Amino acid sequence: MARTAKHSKQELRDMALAAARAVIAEEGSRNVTVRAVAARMGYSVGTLYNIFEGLEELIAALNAETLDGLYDALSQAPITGKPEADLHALLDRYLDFVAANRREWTMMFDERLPEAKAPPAWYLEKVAQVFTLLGRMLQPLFAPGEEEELTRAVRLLWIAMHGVWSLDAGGKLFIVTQDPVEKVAHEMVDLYLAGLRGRKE
Amino acid sequence: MARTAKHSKQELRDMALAAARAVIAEEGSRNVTVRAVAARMGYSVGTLYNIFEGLEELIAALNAETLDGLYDALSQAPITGKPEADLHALLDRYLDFVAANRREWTMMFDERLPEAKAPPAWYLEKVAQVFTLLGRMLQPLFAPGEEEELTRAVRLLWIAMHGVWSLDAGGKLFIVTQDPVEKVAHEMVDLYLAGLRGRKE
DNA sequence: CGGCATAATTGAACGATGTTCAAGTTAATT
DNA sequence: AATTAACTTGAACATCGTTCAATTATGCCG
Repeated sequence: MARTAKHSKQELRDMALAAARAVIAEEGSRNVTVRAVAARMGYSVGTLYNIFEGLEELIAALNAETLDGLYDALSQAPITGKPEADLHALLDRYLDFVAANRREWTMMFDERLPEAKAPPAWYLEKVAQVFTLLGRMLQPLFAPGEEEELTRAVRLLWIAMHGVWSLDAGGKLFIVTQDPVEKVAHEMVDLYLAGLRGRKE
Repeated sequence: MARTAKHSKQELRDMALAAARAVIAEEGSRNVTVRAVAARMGYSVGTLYNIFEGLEELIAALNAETLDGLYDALSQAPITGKPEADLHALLDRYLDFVAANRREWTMMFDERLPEAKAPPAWYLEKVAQVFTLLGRMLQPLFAPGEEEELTRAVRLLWIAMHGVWSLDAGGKLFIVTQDPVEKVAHEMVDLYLAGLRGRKE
């Protein structure tokens, strides 16, 4: 029990996140616990507190990686300049990613921890990255100089999509409709695009 | 320590819910704890478990009351036949209610407790109630015989608004935008209505 | 009127949780 | 070789939800 320094701080960080991910996969996100993560990475609870300020920060780091993963998945979507086609293609990637990382994605939104604190800057940047991606696709629908409206439109789309996903993740989408989440999401994009094209009148 | 039977089961239920509400108001929803509620109503933890199956059921009962309150607030909105005006007026009532019951409203969305179970019947009914309300407001936008599209439109609006609700309730809306929830919600309704009107072509 | 079954109520106990920190152990430096 | 500094530990603390044997008052029945 001592300073073996078997692993650097960075290694420990990675080990912890990997361990947390393993816990999520095998026991569910509900069991992502300081003790569970520590045990799985072969260290004690104290070491975890040496790396992270607390469980909250560990989960935040996990969410950061998840967000990076989403961005990687989305950024491979082609941009042809036709918003309809591009958005639907992007949506498919989003749906695939969320389906493949359902538990991790859920963690980003359940707050098992205290009250809302101000998110760190790097977190906001990652979100902004994704928004920029959306913005590039929607650009053809806006005239030069309408950047403000463009960003507002991007945010609304994101929020609306979050409504779809969040109902689905909570198993409550079927209360609203019998349609599968993919269909609902694409309908939402259609209605949204129709709104953008018709907004001038 | 005995069967004083000072209060009927119904009374105890009401006392518990009132106590829980007091805790929410004074200490925040995070402190709605079996012990805190029990202490505040002058009983022991055991008694609470005699009334409710557990904390989850207590919170569910609380949420039921909250949802009733929302419907009461919404159902007073007038229906003039102009969807734009009606929807925005309805939205204002919603926003007022949420502002006045922010902590209670938040509780409906954080599931601090186990996993998704089948939602109770009362929840489905109350959601359907709100759907009907929305449907009446949107009716002027649809020709007779388009009932199918009407209900689909209502669902999409509900889902999109849920995106706003759930992000705001989780304290995560400000990650997406700095605008207040009121502004975002109204913008969402505007875009949605533009989409409905523009879809006819 | 007395005894008894029953229901209501209690609070200690259990196994979790996140978090703290004194103590111990090793590596690096002097 | 001695000292310093960094690392690691795990027991301890205060919570949490939940359980349940024990205790007490009530209403009923003979």
